[in-house]
Amino acid sequence: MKIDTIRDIAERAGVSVTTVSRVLNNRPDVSRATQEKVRRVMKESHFVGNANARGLKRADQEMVAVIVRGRQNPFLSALAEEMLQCAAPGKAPFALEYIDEQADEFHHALMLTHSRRASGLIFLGSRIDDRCHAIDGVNLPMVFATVTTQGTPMARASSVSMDDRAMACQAIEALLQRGHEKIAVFGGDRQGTDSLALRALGVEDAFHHRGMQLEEGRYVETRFTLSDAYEAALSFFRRCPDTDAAFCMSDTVALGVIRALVDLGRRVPQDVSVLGIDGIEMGRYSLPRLSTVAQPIGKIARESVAVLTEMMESGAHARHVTVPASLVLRESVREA
Amino acid sequence: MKIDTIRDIAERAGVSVTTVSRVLNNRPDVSRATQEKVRRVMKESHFVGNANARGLKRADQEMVAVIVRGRQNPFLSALAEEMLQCAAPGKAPFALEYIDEQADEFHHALMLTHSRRASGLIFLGSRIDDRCHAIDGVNLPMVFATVTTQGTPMARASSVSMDDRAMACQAIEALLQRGHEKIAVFGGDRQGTDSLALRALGVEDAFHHRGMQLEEGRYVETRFTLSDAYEAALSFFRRCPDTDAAFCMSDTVALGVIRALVDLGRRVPQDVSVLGIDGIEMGRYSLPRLSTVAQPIGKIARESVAVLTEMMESGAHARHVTVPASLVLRESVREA
DNA sequence: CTCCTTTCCGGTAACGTTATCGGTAACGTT
DNA sequence: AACGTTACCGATAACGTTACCGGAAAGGAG
Repeated sequence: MKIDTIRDIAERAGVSVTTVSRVLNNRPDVSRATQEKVRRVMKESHFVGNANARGLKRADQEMVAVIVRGRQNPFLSALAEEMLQCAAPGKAPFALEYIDEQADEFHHALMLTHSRRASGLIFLGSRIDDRCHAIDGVNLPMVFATVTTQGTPMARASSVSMDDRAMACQAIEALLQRGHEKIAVFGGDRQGTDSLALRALGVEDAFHHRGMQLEEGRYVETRFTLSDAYEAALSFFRRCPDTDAAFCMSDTVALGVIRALVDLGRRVPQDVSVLGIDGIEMGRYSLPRLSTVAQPIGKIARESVAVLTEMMESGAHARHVTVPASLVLRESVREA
Repeated sequence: MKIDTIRDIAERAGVSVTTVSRVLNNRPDVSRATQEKVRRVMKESHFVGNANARGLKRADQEMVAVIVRGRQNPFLSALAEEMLQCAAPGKAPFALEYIDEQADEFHHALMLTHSRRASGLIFLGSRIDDRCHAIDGVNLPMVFATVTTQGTPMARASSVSMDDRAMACQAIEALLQRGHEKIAVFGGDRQGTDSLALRALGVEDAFHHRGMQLEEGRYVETRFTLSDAYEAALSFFRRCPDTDAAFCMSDTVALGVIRALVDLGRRVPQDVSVLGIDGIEMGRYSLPRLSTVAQPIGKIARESVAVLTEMMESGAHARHVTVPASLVLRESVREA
């Protein structure tokens, strides 16, 4: 099946290809009459321009790619959507790309966006590891959201993030303040310098302030999925039944932990308090309603786009922005 | 900032552009030595080909687009991911595109995929309305998943779906069988011929079989979000407190309804049973665990890709496939 | 009437890649 | 020695679009 080109349209409308192109791009220098004629022919022929050809010719089309690390992560999905809202009407269109959290798709996705000649890149995901070092040699304005690149080999890229360390510290302090002492932490790999590692440091800060320390056995590593968190919590709480609070480095994990606790016959929050991070919508409707350290999704999105635009337009250097998070206490943490 | 082209690489490696292109596409007719030389230069220069130029030249690249209607829909997200898994290693790459459920983005997304010269399209979403009629004139192999196009103006497109009418009927029968009589239904617009309308018919079927009828006031229209479902349920159950069961046409809605019931002091399932549709992962970990009519995500994905492939390769006509769903009874529905 | 704008339109050369065709060298085969 | 075969490689023409330049026609100012 042959698809029409502007040449076909031009012929059918009795004008030149240039004119068709002009109409296609709503340029002013086409008379009312020709414009309507061309449009009519285009509509009749169900004409759709060739994005590849256009992209080849116009290098300045200002497309920015958003790579989301973690396919089923409601927090990142919500954030990604918020980013799309930031796309000003006449401005750069966004292309979304989801990659797996574990697999080595980052490099692949990066090459893809680069090969499409994107003029900017936003990365969403709390984890950065060696796989992300692939940005070397890709000279593109880049912003990492929800994780800082400060002090990493990737500092060439800007970043917009919370103060993860302070956030985690504040969270633990809230639990300590409510009389919890046997606190478990459900997080990820503590290696590296990403959000998860910083939060682990923040946890220690809080304990140190009180001259205490997180017991080693109470740090539980888990992937950030419901099923993994559930299983991890099940086996942990069987092992350490005296634990009376859990701080989870993601709301999804927190929800899995709550379910496991209930299955073990423990009540939340009467027996065990559970505190998450992210502020996903589900946390407002879960049983019990989830207490969490809410990240300001809108602000992160706007700030990321702003920083990227700045880099793209004025070639500015990388900046590292910190936005404030807020502790939201709901039902899953007991009263003081 | 200038980006290298194969011409630059060719010059630097002392070969012709043709040879570079050959290396880029792993063609056999390049000597070991030249191949390595070119590859080395490409690596050193951090060369990335121009996808636009390639796409322009090669019309046969077999790219298929997946349009998902509903941005924050965990069921559709899971289904979309499953689709990507179906992408055979050497076969067509998939491009994902999320559109809003309400807004008129469908036409826009369709044009986008068409302009990129996709060779096939999969649409994910239970709702089809006038906005989708835009497929007229777009002569592309298409498959609608989770909704049937049989008997609609869009029957040119294939579809893979459950038997929505039977599903809903089975769901209501399960509730009736457990002694529920005052059943509320939380669904969407009953107009049209999409999944939601079919499910509404299925509900009536079940009542008719018993010589009963769904009371008009007990059909609650709501958008399929947690917040809307919550609000709708809150006001409905205040109005009809004698209702003892709710059938929700999406798990997300069911979760919102449960939260509303608890806030009204009703216990689930002791006072009110709640039954959903979809089979999202959250339903396995919620409190109480959600009973649901589970759709076979893997099967839908595989079947959709298979039908599309068939249409693309052999130019086959549209087919309408029905896959079986299964009732999963968990905690949110009381025992018989 | 001339000259100068303004408005509108068309011809042509790119953009970066791949397909096609053709050519050269090296090696067997008779 | 002549020929066919194989393995490599290069020049060139597309692909569909837009940028650039130039030109015709119409109107306004002097």
